[in-house]
Amino acid sequence: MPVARSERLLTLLQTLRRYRRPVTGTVLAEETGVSLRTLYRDIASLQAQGAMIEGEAGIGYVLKPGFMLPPMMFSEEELEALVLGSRWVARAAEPRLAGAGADALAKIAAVLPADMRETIDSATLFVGRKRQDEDKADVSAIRKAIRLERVLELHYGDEQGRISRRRVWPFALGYFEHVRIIMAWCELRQDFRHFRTDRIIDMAVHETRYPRRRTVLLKEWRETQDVPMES
Amino acid sequence: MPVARSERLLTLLQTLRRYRRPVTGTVLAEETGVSLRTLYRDIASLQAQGAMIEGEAGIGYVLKPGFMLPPMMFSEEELEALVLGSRWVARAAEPRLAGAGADALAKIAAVLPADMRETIDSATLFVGRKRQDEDKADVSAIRKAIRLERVLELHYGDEQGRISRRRVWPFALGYFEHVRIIMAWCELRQDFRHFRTDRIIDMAVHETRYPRRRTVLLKEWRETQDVPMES
DNA sequence: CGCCTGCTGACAGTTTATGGCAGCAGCGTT
DNA sequence: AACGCTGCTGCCATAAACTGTCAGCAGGCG
Repeated sequence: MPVARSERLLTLLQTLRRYRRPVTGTVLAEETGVSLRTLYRDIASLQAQGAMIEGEAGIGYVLKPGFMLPPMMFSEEELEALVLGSRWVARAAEPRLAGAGADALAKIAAVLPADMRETIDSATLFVGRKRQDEDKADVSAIRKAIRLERVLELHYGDEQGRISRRRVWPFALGYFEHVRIIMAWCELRQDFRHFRTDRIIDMAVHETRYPRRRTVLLKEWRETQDVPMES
Repeated sequence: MPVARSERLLTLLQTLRRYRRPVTGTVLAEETGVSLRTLYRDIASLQAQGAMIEGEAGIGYVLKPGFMLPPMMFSEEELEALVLGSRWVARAAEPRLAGAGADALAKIAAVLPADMRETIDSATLFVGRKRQDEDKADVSAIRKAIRLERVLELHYGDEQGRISRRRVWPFALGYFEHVRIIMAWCELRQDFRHFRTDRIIDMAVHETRYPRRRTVLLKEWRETQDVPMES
């Protein structure tokens, strides 16, 4: 069977993903159960197939930013869902992510059978107000701050036009109709507050990591809500 | 290089996708430039890897509903977009598609690095009214009707509670906040009309194909709109 | 019944993959 | 500068796989 080698390459890729720091070829060879010489050949194969693997003498191997998904079976329905979702992202998310959604869509479309591609093109509409890209704030940076549990300093104007500066602990980004909302713990008010991204005048991500876990904050916030929200 | 065989299998898959009707092994063997015996082995390989290929004696081979996407490179951002999109679908689309979105999400999550998986789990919320699954209508059937350009017979109650029966030519499905809307040409009014899926009392998809092209209807409808809508 | 087609087994020839060995080059530390 | 670690490449013999040809059986269709 030809499965042996392909599977090994996949394992290799996954192993490289697991490690964040450089890994030596020897380690990888052991993990995939193969000789060092063959490992070098495998790496070469993966690189030839487009994987962004960087090797440096004296250091080891690192998988660069791109991710290669292993071949996956998607049912027709799942594909439809992926396509619909990507189109929504392309329309509703902030410009950077929206662009990524469009790119992903293009990649998927490229491998779709012709008749399905046509369907995808035009059978669905997203009606309603378009995303406001008037956000002065960099929503991608906010996502990153959430992911890394960083303190966020906001220069914010509320609905009454009052301007304030505050330090908050962002733990989630919410999509509400056509606006995006940061869920956060506010140091000023000592309570949960939410902030529309389009009302942010200016912001800065601190290097400081806030002292609570993002997931815990989310859980506590959920308990303060009357209406249960789904993730 | 090990590319030879893998590439051939991919070609085989794509070829099978191209054909709608059963294809004989001989033809496939010629197209992939390989002997008949090897083709049988290739088919067996693909089946072993999960491809739903059906062969019937005296008929030929057909690729069943599942689609196998070739390996693809997604950037971190594109992955984020795919995940966000899938989560939106899982929440906002009709039950059947929503389930497919959740399934796709699970498949993607399975190959993601651990730290990214955690982020994906909980950093995004979809606030607002949840999808109404009170649709009596089968939205999947509506999608299919649009795709196949079938006449749809609606038993519909409008906002004033007036109930009507009409034959329409559906050409697009729109997402408007939390409701879904069918865009269609109404035979009764001889004009474009839209119908909320949650107001459909009953419906039937006719075997008849309506006499216009879906894409043309969409184009004409767009021209009647004051506000340009994006696809 | 005969034809077309899918499917499997066996065998030999060819190709490919693998591992061990040797050697060169780049990086960091001593 | 010297040393160790590591990536990288070439060569070669062996093992594994892939492939084509030939043969035969079984199932749909006319």
